[in-house]
Amino acid sequence: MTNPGEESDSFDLASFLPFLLNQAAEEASLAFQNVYKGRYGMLRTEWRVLSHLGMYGRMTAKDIGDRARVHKTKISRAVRRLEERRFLTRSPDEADRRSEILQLTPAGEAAYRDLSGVARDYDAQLAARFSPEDQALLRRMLRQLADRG
Amino acid sequence: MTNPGEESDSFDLASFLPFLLNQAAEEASLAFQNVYKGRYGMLRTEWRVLSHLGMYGRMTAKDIGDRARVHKTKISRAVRRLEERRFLTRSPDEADRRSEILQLTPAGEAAYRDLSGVARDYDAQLAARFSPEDQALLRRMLRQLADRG
DNA sequence: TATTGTTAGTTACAAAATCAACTAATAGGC
DNA sequence: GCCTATTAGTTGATTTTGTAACTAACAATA
Repeated sequence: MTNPGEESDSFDLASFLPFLLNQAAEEASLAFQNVYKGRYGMLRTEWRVLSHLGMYGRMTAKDIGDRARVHKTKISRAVRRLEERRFLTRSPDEADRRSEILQLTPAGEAAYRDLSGVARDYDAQLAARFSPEDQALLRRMLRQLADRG
Repeated sequence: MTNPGEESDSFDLASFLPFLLNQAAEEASLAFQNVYKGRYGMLRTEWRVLSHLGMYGRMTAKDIGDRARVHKTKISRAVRRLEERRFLTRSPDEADRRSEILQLTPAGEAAYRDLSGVARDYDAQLAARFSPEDQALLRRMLRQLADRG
């Protein structure tokens, strides 16, 4: 019979990277989530769409999905809600009539400016626990983990 | 009017920690998720419950929820499914009759041994991209981010 | 020992994510 | 041009999660 804590030769749940990453991600997302939820009633995917459009300018739903690695059905529904709330508009893509070009309205841009400001401060506050070198290293390692496994 | 990519003084979405952490967590969880899902039809919370019982031995639902930071309704449902599949049993807690002591069955322990072995290898593989010092630093930083904000 | 407050866990209902099927447009042969 | 395969995006059905309300047990105290 298995004796807990004994047979687990060298597997330590508390250090398991997927577990740690999830804990950290959830904790780090929480406070900022309350901001976009509280101020604009947005869900995470809506904030992602908004921030991509704000950051990179006009793009199609596919572009956003590829960049943010979000499934197209989630994008589709987030876009509809943002459109209903007048944060973005769609216009036909002349080059490919299956797609639509998405673009923030002035209201959408105002929300983006507001939220990205909060995000910048929040990020600085999160990172402030670590030395500048460690911060840079952390981001580099996370980026590498995010890139295909 | 906002000119994308220009007004965003110093906010870089691609370096935003909550975003990066989420991407890394999702990517890092994916392959292992396929294992417990494929082999045992488990959901993430079920794997978490199983791994906590396997790692730390008999505990109550509350104990698991506290350690894993998972809401009690999720734990409750995960426990029920694990019980239905005969991976764990409940027995009354003599000291507090509101609680039940959860414990893996031999089948549950076998699944835990199997999965924790895979997890150990998988973790090593994930971490292998970094030097031992960087690995240790990464885990330390993640643990700190996970600990209350 | 009543009374009030708290806690462990479950359940019901609402919100959201996932998956499959679908439409409309494009792309690549042939 | 015509046929088939692929792609962008939407919709509906199913599954999973989240929120609130609930039961039963415990704890503190007057």
